[in-house]
Amino acid sequence: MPELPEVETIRTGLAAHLVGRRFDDVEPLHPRATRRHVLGPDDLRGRLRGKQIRSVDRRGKYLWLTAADDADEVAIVVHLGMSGQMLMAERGAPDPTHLRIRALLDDGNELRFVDQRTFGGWHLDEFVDVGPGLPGKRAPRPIPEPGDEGARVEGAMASPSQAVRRLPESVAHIAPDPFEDAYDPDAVVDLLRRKDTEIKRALLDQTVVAGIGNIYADEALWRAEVHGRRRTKALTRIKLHETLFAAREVMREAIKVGGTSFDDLYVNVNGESGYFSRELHSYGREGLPCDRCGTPIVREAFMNRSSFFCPSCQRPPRRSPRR
DNA sequence: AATCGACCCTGCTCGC
DNA sequence: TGCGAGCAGGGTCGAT
Repeated sequence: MPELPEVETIRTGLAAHLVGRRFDDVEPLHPRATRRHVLGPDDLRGRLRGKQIRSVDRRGKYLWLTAADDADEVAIVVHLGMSGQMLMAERGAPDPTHLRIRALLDDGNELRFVDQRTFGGWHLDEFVDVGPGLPGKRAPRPIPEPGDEGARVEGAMASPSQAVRRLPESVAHIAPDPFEDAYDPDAVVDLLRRKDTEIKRALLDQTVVAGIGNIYADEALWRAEVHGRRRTKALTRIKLHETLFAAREVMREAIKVGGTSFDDLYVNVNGESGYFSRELHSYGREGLPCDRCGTPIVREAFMNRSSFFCPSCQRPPRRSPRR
């Protein structure tokens, strides 16, 4: 399941293969894969043809390629949904099932978007400048000066961590992820203390902190010894910091080993699996002993999916609504 | 206004 | 062997 560590693994692989390449052609093969591009698949194809890929970036689970020619620059925003893959292949290699978009590159290779469940897709987007901190605080647009290359706000910001970040417009509504300079755990803790919701819901809310999905939420909560149904405002500031720190650390470790693969739905750009599944402590371990205390891990329905936790290390709140 | 649950979508596994 | 139910789940949207 592509959460931040899986998307980062893919981003690294794509950057190595794609930066500097040009699109000979881009073929949308399934309408759902480009449904978020409102101008339609033909527009996407026409606008990308001939453009050069300048960089591959990410915030949370969103990935984008910056593609440009002399006249035009555009973000190709990619969301993998649940089962999306970005795969490199030699041109003419057999098409995989669920091939949704094929991009022909000028070095004779192909970039393929493969997606079994078609929750993901590509769309083109413009860039906006976003201020530091949580969404909603958009920086004023810099006045473009003739010959001003970078279009950055200089001097207005106190430190590099306060810098304006240039993001595709459709990505600007989500919060910084824990690996960005703009990530501010104090601000996230403040927000969590103001919110009236459960901690797991909040961790999954991409406008609070980006990149955490069901697997890494459960792992972070297990590490921090917090039950996911605890109310955020009832947790101490220290506990909230511990939980956020645990989330960052578990994702950092997962990135090191190429992410979490349960099956071939998540693989890197070369089709290889990640190895973090063998280091999971709670997710998917129903009935197995907790690695800390030996109590069997419990699975519980939550938001149309599952939560896994140790009922001993992670005490449920007193009146936890069960279903 | 913030919160919460339903829904989208496909393929695979499981139980009968 | 066939078949339907259940499940995987990130993001969006409507209801409250």
